[in-house]
Amino acid sequence: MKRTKKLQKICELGLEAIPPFNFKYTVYKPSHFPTKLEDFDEASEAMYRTFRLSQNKIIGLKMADLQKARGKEGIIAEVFSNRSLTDQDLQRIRSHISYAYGLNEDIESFYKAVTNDPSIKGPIKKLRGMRVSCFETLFEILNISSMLQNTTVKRSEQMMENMLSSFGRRVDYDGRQLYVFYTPKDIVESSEQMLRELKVGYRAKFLMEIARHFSINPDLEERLKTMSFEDAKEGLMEIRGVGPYSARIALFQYLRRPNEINFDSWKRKIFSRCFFGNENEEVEKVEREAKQRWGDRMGYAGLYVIEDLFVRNPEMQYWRKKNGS
DNA sequence: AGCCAGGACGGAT
DNA sequence: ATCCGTCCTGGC
Repeated sequence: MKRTKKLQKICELGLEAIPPFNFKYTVYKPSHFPTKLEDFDEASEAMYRTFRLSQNKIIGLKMADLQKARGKEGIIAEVFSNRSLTDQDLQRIRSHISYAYGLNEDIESFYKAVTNDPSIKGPIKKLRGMRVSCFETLFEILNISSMLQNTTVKRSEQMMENMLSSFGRRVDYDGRQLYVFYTPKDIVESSEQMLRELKVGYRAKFLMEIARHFSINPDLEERLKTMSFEDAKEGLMEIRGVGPYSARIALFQYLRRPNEINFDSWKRKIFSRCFFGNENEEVEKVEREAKQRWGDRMGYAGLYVIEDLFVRNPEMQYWRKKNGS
């Protein structure tokens, strides 16, 4: 059993965003299933989030709205770690946060691109300044996608908790106990049989494949970032266990392509209702309508619709647990 | 108890 | 190119 690591506060970083910036709903997505990788404190509107700079250099962040602290739009991050950090480390932390939350993205161009659809006006008004968030690495987001595929959200949560408690690191900082995501190495050194015991089912083989792929190709992330959309999609699907569904999640979240969205079983129902007033329309019809309304921004528009729905109806979480992902 | 849903794959067509 | 059985588990 691995020990809990205590992290010490190192410093504070201020990061500005291109306005408009919505701190709360950029760092916190009500529609995402909760994991112990992060914890959003509603009362203080602070986001606690872990990640690592290397196998043994662990970071815990406490992020808040820069607007409140310094009157500028962006994020103020308290940095905690188990190691002392160099200037280069701090620079890497900055760029990670900035990329994960799209701080340098021009969100106005999205609003301009969808002005012809009145149905998106409400969500945009409510969530103005919200961006895609993906604090995960590519390896991590593909693990999450694998656990989302072919099951209900309730089971995905279970699998995630089992994997994190077995292979992740426990950390403790600023009064929070969280996990840090496991690495490809942690999984490769394990076995398919061990994964199966964590109730991930047939995914055990896929999770092992993905970990193996990343331990053999450590530069895969950086390579994919420089590729064209088509090449990146192809590159992702070369990994055994990664099909169109997982690739889309990686493309939208990690590679930040605004046109990607999976109309999986629960989203199909939501958008069917949103477009046609009933839950029963087929995926193809829903997808056509989304493309018609939102063109190559359909992923981003979908995000606004979904998050707005979850903000207005917190009980959506419970409805979705029973529905496939 | 039996059957189905939910992605990915691989083999058959 | 498209179709089908298989993998696994939980829910009906």
